[in-house]
Amino acid sequence: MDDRPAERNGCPDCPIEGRVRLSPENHRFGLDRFKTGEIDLGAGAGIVLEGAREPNLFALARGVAFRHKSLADGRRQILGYAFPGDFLGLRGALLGEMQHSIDAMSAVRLCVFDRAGLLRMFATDPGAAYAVVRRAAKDESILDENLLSIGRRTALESAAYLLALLHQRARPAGLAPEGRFAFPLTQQHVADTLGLSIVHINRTLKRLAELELIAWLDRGCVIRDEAGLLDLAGWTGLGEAFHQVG
Amino acid sequence: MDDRPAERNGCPDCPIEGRVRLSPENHRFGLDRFKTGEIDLGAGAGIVLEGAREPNLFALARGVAFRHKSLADGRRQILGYAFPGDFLGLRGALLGEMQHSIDAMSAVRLCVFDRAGLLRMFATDPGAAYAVVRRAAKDESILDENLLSIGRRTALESAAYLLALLHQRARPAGLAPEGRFAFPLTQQHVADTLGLSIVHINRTLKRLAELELIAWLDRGCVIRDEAGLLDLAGWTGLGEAFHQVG
DNA sequence: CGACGTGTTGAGTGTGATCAACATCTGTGG
DNA sequence: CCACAGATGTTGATCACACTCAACACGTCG
Repeated sequence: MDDRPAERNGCPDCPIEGRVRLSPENHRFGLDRFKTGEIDLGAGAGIVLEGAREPNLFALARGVAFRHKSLADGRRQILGYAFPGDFLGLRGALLGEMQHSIDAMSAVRLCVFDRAGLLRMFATDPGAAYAVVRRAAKDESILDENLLSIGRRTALESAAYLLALLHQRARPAGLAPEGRFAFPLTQQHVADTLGLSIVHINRTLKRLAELELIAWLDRGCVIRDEAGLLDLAGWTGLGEAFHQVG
Repeated sequence: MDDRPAERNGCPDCPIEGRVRLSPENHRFGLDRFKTGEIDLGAGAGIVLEGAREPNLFALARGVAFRHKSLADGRRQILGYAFPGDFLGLRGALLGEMQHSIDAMSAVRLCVFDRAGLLRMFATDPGAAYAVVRRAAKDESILDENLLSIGRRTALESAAYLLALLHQRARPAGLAPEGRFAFPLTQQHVADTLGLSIVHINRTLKRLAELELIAWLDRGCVIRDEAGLLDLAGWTGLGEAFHQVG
């Protein structure tokens, strides 16, 4: 397994390739062998719209995005967050239609793979396909914990869980220097993730700050005591395995 | 594509094969080529325990099961339900450890595939692997709607959503003759799925019954007006594509 | 028979929602 | 430079949806 990045088509230091181990051949040519394009978007931009026929699979190369869906009267639920190296819209590529929207939270760079490319990957590089599915399984394992949080944790426990989770995901990506989130997370985001009102979230975050577990700055959060948050939430964290390649 | 079931190793009328299109060769030999065993369990039996190292992938051949996880003090959250043809523990097989428990709700029959078999399937039958992943993606797409329900719908809307969902999943499997669920769903199940107390669920179900949308019998539910439930929940249902093969 | 699981109902409580007002800060246009 | 709108955050007052505690009815099963 030689590693001469100079020989690759492009995408040096790709965060996706850093998390998906490819076959030797694809490692040489890069995951971009299956890539059909690249997109840069500003903060707040919509990436995918609920209900759209979206045959593309995206990989988040830079920035933070979030998936969400809404009821007819506007009540919104945030389903999850994506960090560099995550895939977006795998389900859409597999099933043809997106059942949720995706928005860019910060400025983002997306790599685009079309549906045909995904099929080709399954046929020609089973190892890469397996790795992509494994990666997707990791991302989706968080959904279960979110469900537990919204359903059974109190507002305080739930907020503690979410902020600890975001910290654990942001830190390895370099997006939480000194505990400070490097992306504009608003209290509205937190409220829509936990299924609570923004007023109640404001008071809950204040309590977390009084407990010296976090601090809330303008459009951002500082994690002061992750262990304390985990303890309060009754959660063990993502675990070592989550961040390992493959 | 000949279909001579007599030539197959076993598993006639397998509900999994009915939903996953295999390559001609595997179609002939059956999905059981990758199968390592078969398990029959009674109602209420535990299938997988949270935290267990479970390298097996299961396919539910008969019956109904549910996934759940709990907080330290016993608060329980049901994450989802599995019907015949669904895969269970795909994430566990991919990642090595189960982060949730699975219990049999009725008597069930499980087909067992080990981790190695899954790997072999990726390598030797990309089409089957793609189909399995597609099938899993469909099952998991329900998680998003559950999250929206628990987070943003009122108790009445949420209960209407859940009962409509279960009906839409049970009916094609023949588990809802005349709208009557053929598996023992208790009000405790409903409460733990929606993150509500059992007392409140009891009153909510009573309201749904007064609206003539459902009726509640002993350990079971009768759907009287699915369209009314969907309308109340503000949900369009699973859609045709969900039940299609492939 | 008693124990247990399930379903039902009443009464009192509380977490979290709603309504409302205001403080900042940003960007925009006059 | 100011006026203004919009997004975000903050706080108080009131309300209600859902929780807790409690008791009881009914069935099954040992």
